[in-house]
Amino acid sequence: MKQLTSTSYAVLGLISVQPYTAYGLAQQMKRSLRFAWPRAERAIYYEPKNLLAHGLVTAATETTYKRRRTVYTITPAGRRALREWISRPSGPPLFESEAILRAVFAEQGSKADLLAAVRSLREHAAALHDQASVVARSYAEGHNPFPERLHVNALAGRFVFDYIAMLERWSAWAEAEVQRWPNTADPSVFPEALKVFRDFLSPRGS
Amino acid sequence: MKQLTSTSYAVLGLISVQPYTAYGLAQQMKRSLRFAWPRAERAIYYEPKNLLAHGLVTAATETTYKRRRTVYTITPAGRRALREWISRPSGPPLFESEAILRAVFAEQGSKADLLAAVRSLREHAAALHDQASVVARSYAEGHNPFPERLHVNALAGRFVFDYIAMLERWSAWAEAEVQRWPNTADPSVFPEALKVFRDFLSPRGS
DNA sequence: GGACACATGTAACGGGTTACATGATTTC
DNA sequence: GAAATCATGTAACCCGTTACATGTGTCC
Repeated sequence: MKQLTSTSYAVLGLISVQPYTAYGLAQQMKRSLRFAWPRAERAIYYEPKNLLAHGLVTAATETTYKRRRTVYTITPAGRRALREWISRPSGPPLFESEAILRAVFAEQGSKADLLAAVRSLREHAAALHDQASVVARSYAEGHNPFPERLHVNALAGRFVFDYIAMLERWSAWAEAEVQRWPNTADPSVFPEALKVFRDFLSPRGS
Repeated sequence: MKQLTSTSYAVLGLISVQPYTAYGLAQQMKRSLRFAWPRAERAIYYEPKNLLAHGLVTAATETTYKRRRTVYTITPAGRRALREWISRPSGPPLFESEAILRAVFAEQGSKADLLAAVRSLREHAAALHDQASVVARSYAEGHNPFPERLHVNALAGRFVFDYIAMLERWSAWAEAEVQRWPNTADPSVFPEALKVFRDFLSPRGS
């Protein structure tokens, strides 16, 4: 019986909406929660068992269709625990990117290397866009299995969409910018550099 | 002698710019690299020793001012290794946020809980803003110890600034939005919800 | 004389990842 | 009959974190 982590509560949150099998939980984490709480599929399978040990869910092994499937359902204690977790203070957001890290030291590599790093981020952003589009389309078309959750999904959804748009905007800009550079070693390739810092200190627009 | 990680190369990148002590490396990671590659201070201290074991840096123990300090300098093999790492493909960007995770399940908690989560993100964004401002100001005021790196710092810097601005924009919007909600359980508090998904699918502006 | 910056070190562990394996059922 | 989906399980391990300890030099 291990300690409960944020991942445990993410899974418990899903089960609070409806009963799930471990497989269903893994799918759902992959489909939607991965944008704000990405975890390897394997990690999800540990959680329902641990929730069970804590008494926050019950397990029912059905054998319908000749295939055994264990369905987890939230208990009253589970709802209380979830509520208590929601009221706890949240840790800081986490962001990291190997592509940006490479960009920081780009003057040690070739222009092709830098372009590859930027394009990699652009492609990862495009992949996120595609995955989010699938979810967004199902909502936009009215295929919403949980209409009572539309408002919170839209609230968090807007964050995800803004995040993805930011990745796309920067990487498109950076790719065009670097394409104009003859090399990575000469700082004069980017005469507008100082403006980047000034703009952050006194932003216009928005 | 452990394997080299992206964190190792981040540290090696810093040493490629100028020789550093372990303490100096930890400061620099905290000051600038933390935005794209956040690591606990303690983790930084392991890296130079490992780089030394790999022959990518040399260590010189000075005892100036009666205080012993070990200064690490990059070797030719270190420069080659760094260059090789820069040319490798980059992994996907990583984002996670407990606050957003709580927002997803907000209907299980109170309005105060949701507001607290949103505000927490807003405060973390403000803290990032402050830290980035210190760096941006030093550039804008011309205190740049490495003018030959201005272009790459501006390129990556713009990403960081965009990221922080995105966090601030969303959390300010979400706070104002949720403040209007009488509770978290009723989806009709947010009649514009569907528009969020439609806007992502067919964005206007930008 | 106390606080703070400088400069490391040790210990424990834990959350999560990758890699791999298995088998049954449904679909083309 | 093959491929994809459904539905788990085992093993190894590693990167990184938290917590704590220690001492010197500088500044007010």
